[in-house]
Amino acid sequence: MAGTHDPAPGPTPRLTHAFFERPVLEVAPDLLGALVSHRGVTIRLTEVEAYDGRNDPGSHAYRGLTPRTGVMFGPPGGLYVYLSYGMHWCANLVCGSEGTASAVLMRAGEVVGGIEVARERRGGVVDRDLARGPARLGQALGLSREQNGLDVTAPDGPFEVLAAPYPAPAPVRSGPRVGVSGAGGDGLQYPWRFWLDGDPTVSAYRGAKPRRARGQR
DNA sequence: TTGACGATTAGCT
DNA sequence: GCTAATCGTCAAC
Repeated sequence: MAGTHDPAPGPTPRLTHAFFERPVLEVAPDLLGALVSHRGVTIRLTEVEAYDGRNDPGSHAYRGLTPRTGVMFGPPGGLYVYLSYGMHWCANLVCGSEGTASAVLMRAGEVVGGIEVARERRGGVVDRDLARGPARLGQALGLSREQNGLDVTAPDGPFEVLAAPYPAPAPVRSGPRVGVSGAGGDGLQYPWRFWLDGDPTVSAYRGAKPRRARGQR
């Protein structure tokens, strides 16, 4: 296939505790182009979303500390994995100082390593769709509840996050988040989604779901 | 204990 | 474009 993005010429360093300890709005755009690697698959991030714990109605941590959100309140560099809609595993990287409960959702990326493993996990979809969308990305990486709470800055940890091997080839853009109730519906706007402009693996924008009440009709 | 909902995706009209 | 699938989490009773 056309190699629009050649692999890094050499190894890149694993991102550190200090990297993730900064404010989430600084960390999120810096994660674009970074490489995440787990169980034989490496993905270059092309789209992320920031969530600001307590101040953010769209965040799982908005209502405070619960058994599920405990990882978000922990130290930066933690991996917060949650189940969406009862069937999809999605992953966040905890940011900011401990207790802030802010995190960056990894929304989409391009598989740059272990593509055959990713194809097997994703069931033969076209390569562009291997990690286009948060749940697809999680599936391509082979994530599940077991990875919740991992420290991605641990030198020998199973989940790696490596610095971008080269400057982003496309400009970083930002805009409203996807599918978050409250981000638009009630007038609140958070331009906290970041992506690489024009990248084919970036998911299509959709506003918050206007679902009508179920069990009614 | 119960009921409602969700940071989604796939499939059908 | 619209809806079902599917189950963990959380708030309320």
